[in-house]
Amino acid sequence: MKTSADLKAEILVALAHPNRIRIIELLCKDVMCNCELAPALGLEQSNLSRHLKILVRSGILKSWKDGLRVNFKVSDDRIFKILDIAAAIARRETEKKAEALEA
Amino acid sequence: MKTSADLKAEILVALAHPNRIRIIELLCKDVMCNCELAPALGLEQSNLSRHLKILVRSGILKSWKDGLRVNFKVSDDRIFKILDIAAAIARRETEKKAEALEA
DNA sequence: GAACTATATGAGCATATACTCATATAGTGT
DNA sequence: ACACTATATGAGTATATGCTCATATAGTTC
Repeated sequence: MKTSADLKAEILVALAHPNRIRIIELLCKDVMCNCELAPALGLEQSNLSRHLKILVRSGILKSWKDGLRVNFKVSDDRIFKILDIAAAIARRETEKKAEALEA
Repeated sequence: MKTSADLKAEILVALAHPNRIRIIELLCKDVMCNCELAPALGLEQSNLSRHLKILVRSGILKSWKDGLRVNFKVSDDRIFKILDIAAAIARRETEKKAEALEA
């Protein structure tokens, strides 16, 4: 039986990778397919395909076929809120370390 | 050079583990030390100590010594917002899978 | 200083993750 | 059917992570 912490962790594990974050940030404006994302991110096709699968399986992205292509979009805008908060905490931490070096 | 996605990922990687999420949720009410958290979570002392170190290093928790003990608290309440959003997305995903089984 | 309590860390192991190369599958257009 | 494009996946490898046991360190109390 999965606990509530397990379920939250599954979402966060899916989010917690630099390339997957970059994918999500590219998708903030547009719906895009694998073949558009790959060159934009400089990722190998098979690698990107696996990252996208992780994001779809967790529910972070939605996907649908359009002919040969598979399109992706972010399923819930609150994902961006998570990224914003993570950025804020990271920024605070970076500043704290910079101060520690000066002192 | 760390990119913005790298920095966000570091925070999210630190957050993305069931035991670390349980630690944070226990700390939502109280300041607690290692020796109080260990029995509450059923974790081995050395294991818990390492999880706490990851959370402090990332900036998610603050810690300070009090005699023999080290106390911990969550450094930024927005961490709980991240967990709430993750829970909401997980819940939606669980419901979607339940519907798929019925149909 | 000796005994005790709380925390940290080294070492070793098992498992998970990210990546690449090669190949398979699926859909399109001729 | 054939060639072409887009995506998915098997296999192998390197690295990272989480856990445990044992031990070290730090601070307290007598």
